[in-house]
Amino acid sequence: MNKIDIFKKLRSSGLRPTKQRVEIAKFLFERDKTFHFTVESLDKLLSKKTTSKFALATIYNTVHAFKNAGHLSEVEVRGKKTYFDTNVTNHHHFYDSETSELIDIDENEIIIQKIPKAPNGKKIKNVEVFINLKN
Amino acid sequence: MNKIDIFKKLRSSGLRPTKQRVEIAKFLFERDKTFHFTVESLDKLLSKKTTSKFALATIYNTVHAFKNAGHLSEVEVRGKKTYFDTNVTNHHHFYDSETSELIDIDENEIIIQKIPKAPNGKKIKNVEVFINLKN
DNA sequence: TATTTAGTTTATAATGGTTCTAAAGTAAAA
DNA sequence: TTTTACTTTAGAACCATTATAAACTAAATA
Ligand SMILES: [Mn+2]
Ligand SMILES: [Mn+2]
Ligand SMILES: [Zn+2]
Ligand SMILES: [Zn+2]
Repeated sequence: MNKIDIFKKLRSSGLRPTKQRVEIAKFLFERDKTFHFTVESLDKLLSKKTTSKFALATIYNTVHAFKNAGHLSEVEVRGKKTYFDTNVTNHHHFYDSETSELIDIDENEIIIQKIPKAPNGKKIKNVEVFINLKN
Repeated sequence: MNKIDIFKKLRSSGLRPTKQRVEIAKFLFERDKTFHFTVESLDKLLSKKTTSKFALATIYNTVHAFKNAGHLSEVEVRGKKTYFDTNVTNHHHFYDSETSELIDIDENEIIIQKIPKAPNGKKIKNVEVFINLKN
């Protein structure tokens, strides 16, 4: 992902390309594999990688803008912190509670043969499979 | 579930049968269908149902003791509050985000045909399927 | 039953992730 | 340039949850 794409990510999220936001966006989106993170872990990694400083509020605001624009998704993990995901396709997760790490499972790696029908007037929006790991 | 069973729930959770705990236990376990709740919702329902008063800390402590004893389970729901469940079997859920309501799906109502193998030296502990509903 | 001991309830404080605020700073528009 | 709108930041506020410790109660002991 080149610089123009980073600017597009920002613009399409309603964000001006400021120094902090460009660095956050590059850190999140200039990578090949999925990146799962919490705001705390992202903050630590950014501090290590760059010389800039980031107020926590800036990271929260930027990450939420990306999420609202569909450039990040949120993963439900047991615990206090919110986990984000650079993979915004429908997919599933392994979760290793030893290391608190998420591992992607592509949608087509799981096939569900039988599923109940949605109650009363409701429809199924999406199906999430979460596989807890042990040693 | 009769009084003796309620006492067993308490004793097996390491709890003496005090007035507050007996009322909480009866409220949670003397029912036919699954009950999903947060500490806040439980507190409100208890206040309506009984004349006793409950400190929030008592509800938290009692619910956690039941959970640690395996008499309640915790359900992962997007949001800030922790959801508990009187159904402690392996099962799945529908989630209606309109009403913030959980609906049980029995384990055998979902059949998974294909599942990836666990990474490196890990094993699968359990598989949770979460079906989000829409109108 | 009276006394002692261990556990419990409660109000309130502390904690921690997240969100809000408003002042100082910066990008874009005019 | 000058003006305007948006952004960053430190710190306060928020809120679910957990910790604290004093008053209370159940259970054990005598
Ligand atoms: Mn969570
Ligand atoms: Mn949750
Ligand atoms: Zn993922
Ligand atoms: Zn359930």
